[in-house]
Amino acid sequence: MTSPRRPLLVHPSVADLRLVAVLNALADPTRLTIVATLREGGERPCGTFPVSVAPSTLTHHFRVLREAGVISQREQGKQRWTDLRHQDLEARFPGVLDAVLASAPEGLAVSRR
Amino acid sequence: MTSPRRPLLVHPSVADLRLVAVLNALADPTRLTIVATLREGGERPCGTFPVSVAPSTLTHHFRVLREAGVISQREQGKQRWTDLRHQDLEARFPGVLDAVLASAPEGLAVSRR
DNA sequence: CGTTCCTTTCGACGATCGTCGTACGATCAT
DNA sequence: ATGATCGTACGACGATCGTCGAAAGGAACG
Repeated sequence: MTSPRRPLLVHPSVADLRLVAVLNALADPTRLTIVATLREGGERPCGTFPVSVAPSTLTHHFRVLREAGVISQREQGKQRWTDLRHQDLEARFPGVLDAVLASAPEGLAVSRR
Repeated sequence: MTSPRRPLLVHPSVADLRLVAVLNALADPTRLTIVATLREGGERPCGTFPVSVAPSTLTHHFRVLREAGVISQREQGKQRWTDLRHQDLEARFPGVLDAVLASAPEGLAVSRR
């Protein structure tokens, strides 16, 4: 039997994506910054996002985004790589992500709330 | 001096619209139903929306939408007419509202949470 | 006038949210 | 093995949210 040492990262399938959950995931400055950063630079480790919150808070935001189907995460060695599920979102909610990110202000990054 | 009998309905100007506030306003089944109904049928009185919540709850949702700049409201006689600020939203966040509403499920209306 | 209709305001309630510090785990380098 | 690094899990905290009922205020109409 396979017994994973680390908790498996569960991602919702495309059919299970819910619009309200996606909108809710995007309706936060920190999470919107994460998504905008991914849109520009592509996949990257968790610790490299230009946000100013505690690590545990960052983990919380990643979970919200992941369970909404906005991002995907994979383990590699010491770090966890995060990517945007752009294609899946586009298939389910065409144009939503692009429209939102096109309107996202640049200065979100270091926003302190 | 002008002393209005009823509280004036304050609507944010186009320049003051904030993306996060709009997304947050749309990230609720009841409010999304309100917006989708307005998109289809145009301006209508408060009491005519196909949602199943208490009147006071409905008032709360209208305030969230209004303060986010998603809807506008005007008094006329006994009732308050609500409309979508589609043009303003399009000017500030092009494509966002249309993309979201295009992906909004039809069955939202009577959703009971 | 009084009544009815439409909507709001005002608490109140449980639930969820965003935040953090601490502790833990897993990996890699020394 | 020891230590450093990266990220999570677990509470905990105040704040906000969505909901409701009760009460009240205008407006229209008898």
